[in-house]
Amino acid sequence: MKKKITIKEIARELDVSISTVSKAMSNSSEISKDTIEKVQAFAKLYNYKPNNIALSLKNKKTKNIAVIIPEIVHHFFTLIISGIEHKANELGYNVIVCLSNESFDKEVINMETMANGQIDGFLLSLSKDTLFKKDFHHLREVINQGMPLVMFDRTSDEIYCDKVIIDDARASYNAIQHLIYSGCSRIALITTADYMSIGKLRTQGYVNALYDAGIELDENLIVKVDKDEELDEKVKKLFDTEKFDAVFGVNELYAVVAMREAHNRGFKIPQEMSFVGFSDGILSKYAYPTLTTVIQHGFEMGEKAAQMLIERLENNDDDSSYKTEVIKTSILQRESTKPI
Amino acid sequence: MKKKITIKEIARELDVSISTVSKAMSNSSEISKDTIEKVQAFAKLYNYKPNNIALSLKNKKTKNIAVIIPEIVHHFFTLIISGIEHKANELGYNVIVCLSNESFDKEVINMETMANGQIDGFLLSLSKDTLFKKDFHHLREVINQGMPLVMFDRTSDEIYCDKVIIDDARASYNAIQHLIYSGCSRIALITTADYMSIGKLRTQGYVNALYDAGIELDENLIVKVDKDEELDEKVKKLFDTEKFDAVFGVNELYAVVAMREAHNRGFKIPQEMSFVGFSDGILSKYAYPTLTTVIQHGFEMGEKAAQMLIERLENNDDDSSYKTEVIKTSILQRESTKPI
DNA sequence: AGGTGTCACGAAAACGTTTTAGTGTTGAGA
DNA sequence: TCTCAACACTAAAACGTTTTCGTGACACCT
Repeated sequence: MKKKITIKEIARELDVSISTVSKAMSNSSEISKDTIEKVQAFAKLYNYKPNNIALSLKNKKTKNIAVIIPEIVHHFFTLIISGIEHKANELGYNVIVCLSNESFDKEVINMETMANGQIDGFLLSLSKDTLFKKDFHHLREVINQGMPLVMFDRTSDEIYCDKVIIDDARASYNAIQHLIYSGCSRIALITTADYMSIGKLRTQGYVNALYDAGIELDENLIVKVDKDEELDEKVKKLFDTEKFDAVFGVNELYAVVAMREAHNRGFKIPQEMSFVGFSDGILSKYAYPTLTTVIQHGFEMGEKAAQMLIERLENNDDDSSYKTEVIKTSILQRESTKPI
Repeated sequence: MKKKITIKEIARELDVSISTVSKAMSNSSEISKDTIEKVQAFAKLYNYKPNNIALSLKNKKTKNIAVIIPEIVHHFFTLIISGIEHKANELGYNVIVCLSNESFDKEVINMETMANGQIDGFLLSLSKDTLFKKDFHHLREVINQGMPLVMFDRTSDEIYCDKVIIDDARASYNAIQHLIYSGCSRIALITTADYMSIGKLRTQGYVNALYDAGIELDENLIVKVDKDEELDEKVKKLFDTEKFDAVFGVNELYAVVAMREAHNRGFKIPQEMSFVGFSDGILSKYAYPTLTTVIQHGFEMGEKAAQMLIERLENNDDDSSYKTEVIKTSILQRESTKPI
């Protein structure tokens, strides 16, 4: 077990000073060619690599960024992480992943432990709990300390910082329009509780699309799901009490579960009933029939967020004011809707 | 923007020495009650938190562990990461996630950048590329440097280190047995290329189970899929050329795609044809019909791996030799197989 | 008065690096 | 012979901690 070698040991072995070794390693012009060669050869032989912790302390930057997400067991989030990781690595940064598990407390703890030197900046998507509590003091704190923060997907208007979002209202508008164009007119909506901004915005798009198409809004066709456990029950109730020819789910799970129920009740899909989901995950792709969805381009979102953060880290001319980038969505037509 | 305060500044403000502040913060008995109170009050007021990088440098430990996985967009891996994160946090460690993207080169680069002080130990699942190349020098190197390494799921016999695996052969044996007990006798297998140890082991279990049940092996019923792109085609060919009453897929995707094909060809599931998958992901849960699967307990695997690594980090009495933990699997009976 | 102990604190080293500010030697120019 | 510059190198500070080893002041005992 040969331990890692340090600059100091190289200096001692070669009988030169520490500074000479350091400079030789960076090909400084102050050092003679002979010495440079000698030092670098020795360093290579003993597989010398500078200690990153020491460098971080010296440079006051770690080349690490933290991403705090509510859950990792979600296809959309894994896409985002892949995007973040890809872009960050490309720009020479490492990614530390923290999970808040949708808990406010864990989000705060994560930020506090990370903020003490471990990382140069934050990438954050708010937990449900935080959105519900509307307590953002931990975000203000890190921003005040001068640490850059970029929020993505689940953001808040109360915090001024860079953001990357998708235009949920428009995406949902397009999805509903797609259904209408394909001949549907009584469209049910399965959405989340209102404190989730995405649920709210997507509902907004639904309402607007109906309005613009001259279709009257029927509140009975809107199902709000607070917890995933009550999803099944609420979907069944919808089928029991209402008549409709299409369902739009604000995520792929809602759409797939509804489609399943339609299946069980003998509806022909998409002839008698159409389905559109949100976020193109594995469920949509392999559902039966395959599900038409709004694609959120999570990978691109991750890349963009990482890029914005790193740009801010490297151009410390923080005169530039905060930006909000909107990632475009698109609709992927599959088997669960009638072709237009 | 108030910058983070350091011990040195506290010392200057309060007109005491740096060491006094440091000791006061840790309630040292050397320091008078008065001074302790004064220092701690001041520290709290200015929200002092020790700089973790400085601590890491001093203590020669970072309380960070790296986990290198081939892909994050896989339910099983996200479960593992959740487990790792959960256990690591519980024990006071942070998790740095690196993606190898199934590439040998990226795996090597990840390990090299991490090994220079950033982390205290590695958690690793080998990339396909590495398994194919059988080049493990990067693993030997970190082990030689005295840095603990725990491998999970995709491991190699050529490396001596702690491991956490699932008993793939037995799990697959049990799955086949389940099918046989439920009345199936011509069971097709959809598996991966041989260099993937999991594919090999699961095939092994398949073969053994048939043998023990006195069913003759028919090579034509075994489909090997090299790349996911050729999956559809190979499955169709299987249905075109062979007759069978059950399919076992070595992952959930294979099983679901096969089930879908059966659906399209009008087979009644499970009466005419049964299906079992591997790894309990979202696909299995929401497939139509829902898929009976081998549950791998990824969360537990992650927890176990993290625990083994951290135990080794904290008990530097490395006299204890390497262990291999086997995570039990279980079969979750759903709609795609006949009840036994 | 001299010796001994305790208390409360401070100085300095150490972790591994980079960088600034010297420093000694050599050679050239006046 | 003196001065100056160039060269090749070194010493030391700095990043923010913790910890070891002092040390001065005071009280107590003989």
